[in-house]
Amino acid sequence: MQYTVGMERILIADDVQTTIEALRLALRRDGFEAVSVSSGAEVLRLCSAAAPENLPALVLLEPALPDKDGYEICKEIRAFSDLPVIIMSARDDVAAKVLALAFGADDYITKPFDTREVMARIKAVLRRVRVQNNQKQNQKIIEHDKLVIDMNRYEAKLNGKVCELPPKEIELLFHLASNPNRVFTRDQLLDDVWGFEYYGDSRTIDVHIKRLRTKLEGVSGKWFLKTVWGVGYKFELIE
Amino acid sequence: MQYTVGMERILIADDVQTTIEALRLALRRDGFEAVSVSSGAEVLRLCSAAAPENLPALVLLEPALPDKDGYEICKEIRAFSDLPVIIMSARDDVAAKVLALAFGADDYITKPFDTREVMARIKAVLRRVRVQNNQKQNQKIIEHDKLVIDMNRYEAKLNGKVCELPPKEIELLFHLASNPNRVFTRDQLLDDVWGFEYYGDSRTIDVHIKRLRTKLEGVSGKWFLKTVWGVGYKFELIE
DNA sequence: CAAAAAATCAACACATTATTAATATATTCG
DNA sequence: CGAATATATTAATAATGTGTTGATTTTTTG
Repeated sequence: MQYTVGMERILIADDVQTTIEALRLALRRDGFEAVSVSSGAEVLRLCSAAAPENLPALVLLEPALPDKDGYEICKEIRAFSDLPVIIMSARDDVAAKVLALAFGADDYITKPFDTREVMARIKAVLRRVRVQNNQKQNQKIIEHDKLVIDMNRYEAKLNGKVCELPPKEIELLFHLASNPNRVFTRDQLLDDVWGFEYYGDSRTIDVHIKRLRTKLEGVSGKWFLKTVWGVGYKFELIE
Repeated sequence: MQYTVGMERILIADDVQTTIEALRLALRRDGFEAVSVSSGAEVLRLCSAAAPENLPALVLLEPALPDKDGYEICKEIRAFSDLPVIIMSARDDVAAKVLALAFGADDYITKPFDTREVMARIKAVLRRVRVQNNQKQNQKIIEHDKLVIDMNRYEAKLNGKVCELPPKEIELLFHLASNPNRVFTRDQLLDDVWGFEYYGDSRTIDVHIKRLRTKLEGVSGKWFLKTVWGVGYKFELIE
């Protein structure tokens, strides 16, 4: 997947000009290119595989477009691609949200929104998609020095000895260890490990990190869970 | 045509270009390589043992191809290999499904489809096949410590003593024991043991696990049925 | 076709894990 | 050095998944 060389293109589908402008501004500030349309037909045209080099990286979709139901559009896009779609609607009920996800949307935002939140969601969705693609051929076993994590078994070994870890802790460790030296913010970890539907406290991460450290401490060796002050955590490898 | 090393190759046999493109995109997203053909003759050529290094891992087959009946193709493939085949047809009746399975297909999907469902089915079939291959050369008898399972006789022995187990329970135990230490989710077990046509409650698994535990308890020794909290079950071997 | 066995479903009790909250400790920067 | 801010730690609570039982439906067998 290599369409996006320079800027990432975000497709805004809305029929209210002020909304489009607000989003366009926020997007530009964060280094995205904004493209806007106001009908469902145009959305489908721009998302079709016909012109892959112009394909947007993500679609912001208002479901109440004049010509076509937004959920249908989402479903149709899903029929031929996994292009990330975020539904942004004025409806703030659970049913609408469930519907959106059922139709294959990647996230759901209610209007009116804070553009900063929208940007955060966009970045989260894009990163999640990238991570999924990155998980090279569904690599389920990773190894660093004396640590072996086998996600087929949901099992971590230190020096060949199994250490009991609850699922969430293993998933967190696996995620960090899959991308060694890369820092993840708490919000990223919540998104990546807990999932975007989850809206919990980011202190949760601290607690899980602490437990991992306790269980893995002393045996570390060539790696450790490092706190990057003011940012987040990373799985650091020592040369 | 250029092939990539490492990726699993999926052969798409369809004569509608948009369908092919939709699948190709979804496949690439999930780390598969897509190869497409639009005639039955080509399917057979690419699946023949002539060029084993280019053999696809799985075939997605539209049965209404211009030159040849898809069910016939499936049968012919079965004549010389166990290559997984998924039939994807617009017909949504039971008869068509039964026919597909009778001709040796591994799964049946009706068009129009959600590509994510297709991907899920592909992965399920591939996993099932891998698991079967793991049971080296259709190993029908496996042995762990004092437990012997003989699927020719549908019989399990503990310490040489036959213990009566109903078919489903034996199948479940056999499946788990064939892949020791590997975690299976309830959905995977439903897919692998009950079959993809089954849409039942995943609590069913719990009940069967419980029965197995009751019948096998105390005699265990070097293995046991382990619950992996929030994930599923595994047949765990103790060193 | 009836009886028996098995498979499935549904309900509730139970256990473990996940999360929150509160407090203590550490780090940064003026 | 000290105030402000961020993280570590611990304990308590909430959430969630599983174990277990028995009733009901389905399938098999005689």
